[in-house]
Amino acid sequence: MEKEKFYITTPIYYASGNLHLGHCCTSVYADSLARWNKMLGKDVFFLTGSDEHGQKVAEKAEKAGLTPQAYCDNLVKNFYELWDILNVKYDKYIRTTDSEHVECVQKIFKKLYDQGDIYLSKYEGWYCTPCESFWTESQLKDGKCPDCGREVKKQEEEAYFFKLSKYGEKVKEYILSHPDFIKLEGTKNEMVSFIDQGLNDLCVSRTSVKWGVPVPFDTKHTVYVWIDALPNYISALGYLSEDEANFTKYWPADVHLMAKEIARFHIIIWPAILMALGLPLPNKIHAHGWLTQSGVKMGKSLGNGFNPYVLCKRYGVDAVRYYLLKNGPILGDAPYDNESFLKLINTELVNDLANLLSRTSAMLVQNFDGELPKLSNNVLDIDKVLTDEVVNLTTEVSKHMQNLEPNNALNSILKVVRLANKYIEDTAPWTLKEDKQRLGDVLHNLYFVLHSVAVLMQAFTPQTAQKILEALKDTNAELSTISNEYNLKIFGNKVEKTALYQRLDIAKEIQYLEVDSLKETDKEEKMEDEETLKHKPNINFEDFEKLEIMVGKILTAEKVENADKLLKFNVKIGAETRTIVSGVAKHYEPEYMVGKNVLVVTNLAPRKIRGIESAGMILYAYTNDDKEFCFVTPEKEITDGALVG
RNA sequence: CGCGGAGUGGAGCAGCUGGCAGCUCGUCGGGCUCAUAACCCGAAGGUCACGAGGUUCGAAUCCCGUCUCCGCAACCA
Repeated sequence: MEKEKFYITTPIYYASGNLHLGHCCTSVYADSLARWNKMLGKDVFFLTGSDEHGQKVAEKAEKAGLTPQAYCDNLVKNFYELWDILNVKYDKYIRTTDSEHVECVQKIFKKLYDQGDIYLSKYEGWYCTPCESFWTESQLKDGKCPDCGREVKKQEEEAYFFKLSKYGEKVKEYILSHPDFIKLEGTKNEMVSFIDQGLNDLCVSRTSVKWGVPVPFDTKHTVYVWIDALPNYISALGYLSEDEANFTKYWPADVHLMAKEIARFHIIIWPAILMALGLPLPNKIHAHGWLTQSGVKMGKSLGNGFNPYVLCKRYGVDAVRYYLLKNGPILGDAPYDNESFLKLINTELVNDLANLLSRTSAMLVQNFDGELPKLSNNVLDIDKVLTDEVVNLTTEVSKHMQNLEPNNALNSILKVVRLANKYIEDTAPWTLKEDKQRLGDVLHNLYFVLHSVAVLMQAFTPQTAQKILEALKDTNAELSTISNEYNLKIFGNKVEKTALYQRLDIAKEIQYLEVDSLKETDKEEKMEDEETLKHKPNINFEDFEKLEIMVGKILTAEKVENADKLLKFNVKIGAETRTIVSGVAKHYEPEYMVGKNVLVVTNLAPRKIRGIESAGMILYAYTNDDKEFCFVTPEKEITDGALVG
């Protein structure tokens, strides 16, 4: 009989920088599902990879003085390394720069073009000549190029478009008629309402971006991300290649796993492409939440992504895996902080699990010289309650994993671990020194709990599971061993007293993570930051002289209606008083600003903002991530109207 | 009237196909000594954002209204 297949994917991560703890969530999550389904005996195919094309990658490469390909090759090594450290065991790693992928993309593009789902048209945007870049209206910064700050002009670019509009309704129908397609109700609603707003055709090529897959029949174009990145899920299986065996076998995917910011691409665009190709849609798409820090998405750009390397190195891979799977954003967002991470490891992994192994193995060594005694047939109710829970655990875990909920699976496992600790309390083995048979039974049952827990935990924390099995001298780790029959059969294994994990000193570790470790990691981060620190082109003195900056005193400050970020000021500058609007409401209460001396650019052309004419600009200092922000004020009291230069 | 998500004991979350409000951490009290100051038991603590709103025998759970918070969008000289 043919084995049931299980095809699961993570997104292909963008190769423009190193990965952070958020990426680890998705990959470890997918890995646990892959491992579990393997344990169930399924023929599993687990795909991950990297998205390596596009403008951003090309820019990064240039800055690093490398060709884009070399840049990607280097970076992807880090990706491999991270997954290796985290024990993420994928079956295939796809790179969008792989020749098989490139060919597949070209064939797909051609096919869609030939059948009329891709057509040539014009794409209108803002063009920055020096940067050779197109920007959309919303990307522009102050109406200028967000990269170099120079003027942009409206320009048309020839581009290919995918007829997304043609498939919107069909995708919607599919979503509505397949309740299991999207795991979260909220995501589903959002997608449907997005479709209801009406879909535009999708621009799927660029002439301005050189680093990409050339459009096969029109090579001045490169294929834009949608048709390049998304089809990785089928190109990796050999779709449209000479060997489609994997494709036939594994497609459609059983689970596409990702974080919620790319839900729309996977739930609307990707199905539309598949429909156009006449292919079946994936069975399930799950867009999980974000790992957040006080409500902010964790990410490289915010500089707050906790370094997975540091965490793994100091606390072990499984501590990180355990945390991500148990407390991670499996459904909605989940907050991360070091203290809760350390606490979780201490209470569940150390106090509950490791300690259970420790006390059980210690008693086996003390009373039976470490040799697991045979189970007698004198089964008490209290034994049965425990072993029933254990035997039932496989079903529980299975149910949760079917629902893509490793957090709940771990919860069920932990419950049994706690029950076992209670079992020790209730049976009080230390009072049974005289009754060797009863003592033997109790310890045997505890051994069975540990065995079963270790077997199940292979899907979540493989190293820990392995260590427990080794400590138990237990070689059979099949799921089927979690049964009363197996419990009866095992004996004689020579157990050693084992300490799985050491307790963490939480205060000390927080100190380490939040102070000491930063010294080490900051080096890299800083280099990265310096690399991205952009200076504007030099100006000469005459340019500078054009500026007029003066000291002003804020007389009044108030919020601007219908604008979250704007404050309106009346600023006294010498004899005159001006109205100036600034986007600083997030940073300052209006009352606080009143009476402050500030620096004002006074010869800036007035501009209307939200209907208010703003005559000048107040100067502020801020970091890139906007985390630090202040206004600039003279070092001591000085008469307003004073010149700055 | 932009789109969407969320408001549940000190913290973090679950429950939301309606039926005595649950989990982990924390706090307080007790027990045990096999174990990594770990483990076990008990207690305190919530009018489930608000509306003496609607439906119902019964609502955290469904409906209506209000407020607040968070993303995205807009604004940010």
